[in-house]
Amino acid sequence: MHWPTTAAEAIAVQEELRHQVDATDHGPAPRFVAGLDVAYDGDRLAAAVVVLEWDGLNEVDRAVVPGRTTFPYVPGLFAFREVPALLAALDQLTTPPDLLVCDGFGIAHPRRFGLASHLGVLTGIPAIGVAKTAFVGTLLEPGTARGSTADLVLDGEVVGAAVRTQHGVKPVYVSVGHRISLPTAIAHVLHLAPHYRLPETTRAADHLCRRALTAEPKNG
DNA sequence: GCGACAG
DNA sequence: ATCTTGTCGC
Repeated sequence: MHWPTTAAEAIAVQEELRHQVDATDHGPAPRFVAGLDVAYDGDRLAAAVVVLEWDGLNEVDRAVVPGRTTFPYVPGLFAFREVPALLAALDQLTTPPDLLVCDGFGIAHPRRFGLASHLGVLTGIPAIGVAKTAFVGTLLEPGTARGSTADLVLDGEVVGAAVRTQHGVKPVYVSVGHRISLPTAIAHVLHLAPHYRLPETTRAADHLCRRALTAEPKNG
């Protein structure tokens, strides 16, 4: 299938691929966990993937690829802006991750196919979506303690959870991307966020793509 | 109809 | 996403 260039084509792709999403667990806890993020400067972008070891959260691999924007930011079609560059970055890795932690949503999406689901289905790797703000659905406020959660409901269906990763901080919004269950996704996010609001995977990828972008030549 | 709307 | 200083708190 060729990469869509219009909103109508992109929506058609989502409608076709959404049925491949698997919201059940596969295997034990992952050993290598990847954080993925993209930074922008006008038309330029840098996509980064950082791989951390589950035990200790130490970095074992990283990749950054420069690129250019090929799709505008449209709520609901966010994946079409970031997926090509992120797949290219994943290809550069020496250590293949067995879990992807993405910036954005998985099935907490108007068509149940956000960025994390898209990357998960295209790679076959279990994927989780971790967003910093809500996009769709209604939710209740989780308790103030670390580990507290509240359902994120869309059309009467639980599509994710607001998760308090640290005492008193704003919650993050976790949803299933692919090949994982929501309870497991929540547990994984809490494991990956022992000190800060955001998972270490997200923080590492964010720092990397941001630094790579400002380090690149003005015309790269 | 109007506003809100992952990054 | 990005534009952006100082400031409060551990």
